[in-house]
Order: sequence, then structure tokens, then C-alpha cells
Amino acid sequence: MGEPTRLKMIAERLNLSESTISRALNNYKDISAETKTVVRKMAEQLDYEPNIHAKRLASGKSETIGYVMPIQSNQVTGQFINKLMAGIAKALGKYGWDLCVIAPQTPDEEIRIFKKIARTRNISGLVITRTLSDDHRFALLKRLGVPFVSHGRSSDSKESAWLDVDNELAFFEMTTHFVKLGHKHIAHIGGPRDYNFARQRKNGWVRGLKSSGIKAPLSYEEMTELTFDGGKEAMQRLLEAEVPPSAVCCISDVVAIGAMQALREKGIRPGQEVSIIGYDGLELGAWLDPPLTTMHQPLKLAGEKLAKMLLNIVESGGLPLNNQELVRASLVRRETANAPLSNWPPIRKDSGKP
Amino acid sequence: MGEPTRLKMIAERLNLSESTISRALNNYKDISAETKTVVRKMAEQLDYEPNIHAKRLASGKSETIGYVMPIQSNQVTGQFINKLMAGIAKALGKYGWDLCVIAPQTPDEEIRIFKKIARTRNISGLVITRTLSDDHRFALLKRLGVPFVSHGRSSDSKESAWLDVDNELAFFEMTTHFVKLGHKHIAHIGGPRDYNFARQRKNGWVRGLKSSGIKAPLSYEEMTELTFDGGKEAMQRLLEAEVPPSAVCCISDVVAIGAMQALREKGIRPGQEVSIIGYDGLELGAWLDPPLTTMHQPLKLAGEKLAKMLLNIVESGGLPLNNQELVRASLVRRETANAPLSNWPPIRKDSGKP
DNA sequence: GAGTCAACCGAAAACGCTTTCGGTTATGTG
DNA sequence: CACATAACCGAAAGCGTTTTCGGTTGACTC
Repeated sequence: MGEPTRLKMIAERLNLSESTISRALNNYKDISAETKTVVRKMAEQLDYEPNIHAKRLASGKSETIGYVMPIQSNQVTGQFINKLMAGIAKALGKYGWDLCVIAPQTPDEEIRIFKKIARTRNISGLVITRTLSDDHRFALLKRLGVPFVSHGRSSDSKESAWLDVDNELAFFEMTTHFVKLGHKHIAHIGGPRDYNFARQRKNGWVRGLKSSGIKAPLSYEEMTELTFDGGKEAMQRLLEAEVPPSAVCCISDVVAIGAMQALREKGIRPGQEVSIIGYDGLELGAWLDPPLTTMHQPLKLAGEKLAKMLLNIVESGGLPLNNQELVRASLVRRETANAPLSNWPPIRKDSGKP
Repeated sequence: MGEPTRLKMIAERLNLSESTISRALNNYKDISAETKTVVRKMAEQLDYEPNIHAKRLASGKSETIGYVMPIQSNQVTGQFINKLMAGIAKALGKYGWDLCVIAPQTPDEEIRIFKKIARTRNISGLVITRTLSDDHRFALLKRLGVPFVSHGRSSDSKESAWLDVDNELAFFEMTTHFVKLGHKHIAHIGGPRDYNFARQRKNGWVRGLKSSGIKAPLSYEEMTELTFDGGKEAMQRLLEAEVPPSAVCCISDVVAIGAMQALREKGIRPGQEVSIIGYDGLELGAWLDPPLTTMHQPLKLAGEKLAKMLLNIVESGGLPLNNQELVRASLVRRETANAPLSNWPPIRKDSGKP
């Protein structure tokens, strides 16, 4: 391949100084339009590509952003992560920035890595996901002065940059959708309250019930890990309620799939006796039996948006405050959410009613 | 946070030269053991972290490897990519190397990016996945002199580094497993022959049949895209065979899920009239109705291995030839693969038999 | 016609490390 | 005791950019 082109070579060919070449290529305003075009043409011709390390050393900027992979990636968050990353990488690519994957194995390691980034500045900014309601990372990164954007809010995110889905609205809509179908016994399988979105979604359900004038017994609020197993067990508990629900708002598709399993094992048909709606919009849901009704959020687009926000902050000095955006999820109608059956909920033999 | 520690500061405190410090920290052999420990202690104490850009500029090494995301990432390869990446990042992290995500939007862009990497050397090596039987990338990267390892072989991979699952063996075992269960009508839904693993898997099926003395009509070999839809359509075609199969070896779990859908729509029960085995070992499969029998390969481990191979090549001058490894997949027994039913395959009314 | 001011560009100093080359010491050798 | 030989270490030259600080021009003002 021969030696790569250097600034110096361009300078020699054009009888200009290296500094002029550099400034011409970087579009400084004290270089005449004429020289700029000449320089650019020559750079193009020589296939010039700046040495990125020299550039970063000299400028003190790293042009790299990091994506922090969720630690416990044992779950079917697969789609989630990919699509987000693909979006981020795509957006960054346009500006010649790099996306670096950070995969801490433990929370402690995550902290160490953050501190190291703060010291070395080898990464210009971070994208974090899976935010908790009470997420120490927000304060830590702010304190360390590391620019970041989060996918999801937190109690600490008032002044930082974030992109979030309106989870509460989504679950409000999910709940009222059930109401419109005629349901009166609407339960919720939520996730650990640690996760901010878990709270938001639960609140949406509560608000949906309230605005429809429906009351739900305490037992209708279930909580579980975001796994298939968790969903299954939660559903089993719900079925033991005095009056089992006829509709269930699930915090995620994965949980919903687990819940469907629990129903089947009791001989109950999802979408018949008990309706179910999930959340995430996994394509997979369409291939279940029966296909899972769910709510969808555009993830790749979210990735692009997150990248642009971060770029705005680290490059253009944008304020985190001006980089907050709430997007909407949309209902994907499939076959697990239908009108209630007349013979359900069943009257329990052991119920107190005469 | 104050200014980060520099080599210079350590040198001043210890009354040594910068070069000595550098060599001590990099474990050069012309530095006495004594000085080394002193220097290391001081570095530790001052929380020294080398400026990575300076280091890379001076040494000419980038300490970064790139992972090329499969272009058409619309599929449920989710798990796949993540786990692999998590493994790579984990292994690299131990050596202070970075993992950079490369997400070309088109094949052309992929080529451009490779060429750019070759010129700029801003990435020390690549991990590529989704290899094709006839994959231009192998020759291209070799020609460009960019070190790489592939997850999966190709017709061009004889002399390059790779990690692959023994796909043929896996499908051989899958097929003979069906035979042991008593099946005689065993079909295969394969993928585009472009993919090398698709050929390997088909060959495994063929070999499995042959070694069991079973013959399959031409119509038993189906081919499709690696999608839910593809699996469904392929299964529909199989059901129209003169003698429909009682067992189907599917190239992936996703395809198998699509196939199950096709069965259900015809009122056929997966695992009863028609048995099915998938491939990939997605957890998800356990939550289908009925749970999908499949074959599993350890992906995170694969990622770690790939990273170590690449490090061996770019750092220790290891030969690609010495970095080839074949791993085994293992059968995960669930509920879609059972002994055949006596009333299946059905005798077609329109069959030629009297 | 001296002075002012833009508009352009070059020289040179960073940036923080690695690495070559050579120079001091101690250590052994004839 | 001169001399070669290691064993250690320092000086200094890169690595390829960016960026500061001036220095030339030529046009324009009064």
C-alpha cells in the first residue's frame, strides 16, 4: 500500500505550509476560499486521511463516544442493545467519530471505568441505558465532568441530557385500551422499582385505571424480574387472586411471554379468558401462539438521536438541559388483547360470596 | 479533578528521566528490577494513566479492534451479536484494548471502511461474522494487510484465523437424533447457500441421512431466508410434499419458530405429528408453546476466544494458521422433538398409491 | 504618503508518549 | 592495571497533528 499520505506531502506539493493545509482542511476562516479548494482537491487526490491519533493528541479531543453495555445482559434485551447501537454507530459514522463498547463486568468495575475516563479523557462522552430510579451514575458522571446522555430518565436526570419513552403515557394507553375493550379486571405485572421505567409504567397503569373509574385490588399489582420466569410466576400469583384479572398489562414482552406460559399451563387461553399486552414491540411476538399484542418504540432512531444529542453537547457546547426528548410508543395490535369473555372471571368456590 | 498525572511528573519526583519511566512501566529489560518497582509504586500512587493518544501515536499501534456489525441486522440475531460482543469486550478489557463498533450501512461502505482502516491503521484488527461461502472480505482484508479473525469459515479461510462451530457435526447429530427417535421422513429447512454455515448444516443433514440408510426426496430440502416468515413459508411447502415429513431440521431457531406457526395454522401440532429441532439455543425457545428443542453454542465464550486470537496475531505475531478452532454445539432437549406418530405421514388422497 | 486594518499565511511550539543511540558506571578478564 | 563487557539509564529525536503568535501583503483612510 505504500506510505499513507501525510499533511506534509500535501504541503510540499502545493508549496504551502503544513499549518495552512491543516487549517484549510478544518475550514478555518483565515484561509482564502481559493486555497481551501486547492488543498481539498489535492487531499482528495492523494487519498489523504488524517492520522487520528496525532489529531486526537494535538487537539485533546478523542472523537470517541462510549456505550455502556448493561451489565446483566443475560436477558433477551438482545434486540434492544443492537438496534440502539446500530443507530448510534450510524449517526457517529457521519462525523467520523468512533463508538466504543464498554462492558463492565460488575458495578464496581463500572465506577472504576468512569473514573478512568474522567482522568484520561480518552472518551468524549457516554451513552448509558437501563437507568435506575435512583441511579448513582448520574451524580457520579456529573461530578467527574464526563458528558453523557441516558436512554431513560432517573430521579437525578433533571439537568442532564436524556431520551426517554413516555412510559407512563404508554401504559396509560395500554390500560385504557383494555377498558375500551370492556375489561374491568385489569392487573399489572411490573418490574423492580429500581428501574425508573418500572415506576413510570406502573404509574401509567394506575392513572389509566383511575381515569376510567376502575378500582383494582392490591393483589392486581404484581412485581417481578424482567425475565420469562419472572413473568410466569407473577401470572401464577395473579391467577390465585380472589377474582382473577381478565386483562394484564405486562412491563415487557419477555415478561408477557412468561405470563402466557403460566396461562397455558392452567388451560387458560391468552387473549380469551385473559388478555395480555406486552411492551417492547419485539418482532418475535408476532410469531407466538397467539401473537402478542404489544407496544413499540423505535430503537434505532433512538440511538441516532442519542448520538446527536451527545455530539451536540461535547462538540457544540450544547446544554444538557436542551437535550431532553420524550418520544411516544405505539400500540401494535395482534391477538392477545380482546374483549373479555362473559364467563370470566370465574366465581371462586371458596369466595366469600353466597 | 486537577491535571492528570503525566510521565514527566513521575520522572521529576523520582529524579529519573521520562524515558526510564516509560521503559520501566513497559517492562523493558534494560531497566533494573529495583527501579521498576519504585516507578510502579509511584505511578500507582499518583494514579497515573498514560495518555492513550500519545501512546498510540508514538508507538504506531492503535490497541483497538473493530467488530463489524452484520449489515442487515433486522433479524433476531440480537442475542447473537450482543453475547459475542460482550465476550470480545471482556477479553480486550483485560489488556486495556478498546472495542470499536463498525456499522456499515451497505456492502460498499463496508469495503470503503476496510480500505480506510488499511490506510490509516487506526484499528489493529477486525472481527467479522456472518461469513459467506464465497466471502470477498477474506481476500480483501488479506490483500489490505488488515489482521482479522472470523466467526465462521469460508471457502477462503484456509489460511486465516477463525472460530467456528462444527455445523456439519451439529446437524449430523440433529438428524441422527431424529433417527433414534424412530423418524424416517426427515426434512431440512436450510438457508441461503451464500452463507457458509448454511452449506455446512445442509451437509450435516445429508450425511446424517446417509449414515442411517435413509433416503429423502428432493422436496425435503427446503431453503429460505433466515427469518420467521421464511421458516413459515418453507414449512408450508414441505407440507405439500407427496409424503410430508415427520421431522424437520431447521437451520435456526427463528426459522423453526416460523415453521411451527405454519404447522399450527394447519392444525398440526409441533412435536406430535411433526417434530422440529432448531439451532442457536435461544432462551426464548424454552417459552414457546411447545418449548423448542434446539442446539446451543456458547457465544460469549466464542467472543472471548475470538478476541484472544486476534490479540495473539496482532500482538504476539501469531500466525493465523495457528488460530483456528472448531467448537461443538450441544443438543438442548425440550418438547418439539418426539417419536413419530403412527398415523403420520398421512396417505394423500391424491397420491398415486391404490 | 504615513498609518490602519483586514486578509492570508508560515514558523514553531505544543500534545505526551516511545524508541534509538550513546554514555556512564560497575563488573569481570587477561 | 588496562580493557572489554554488561547492566542501566539519559538525551533527544521522532510520531503527525493542532494552534498560537506574528509577519507580509495589499487595500483603504485621512
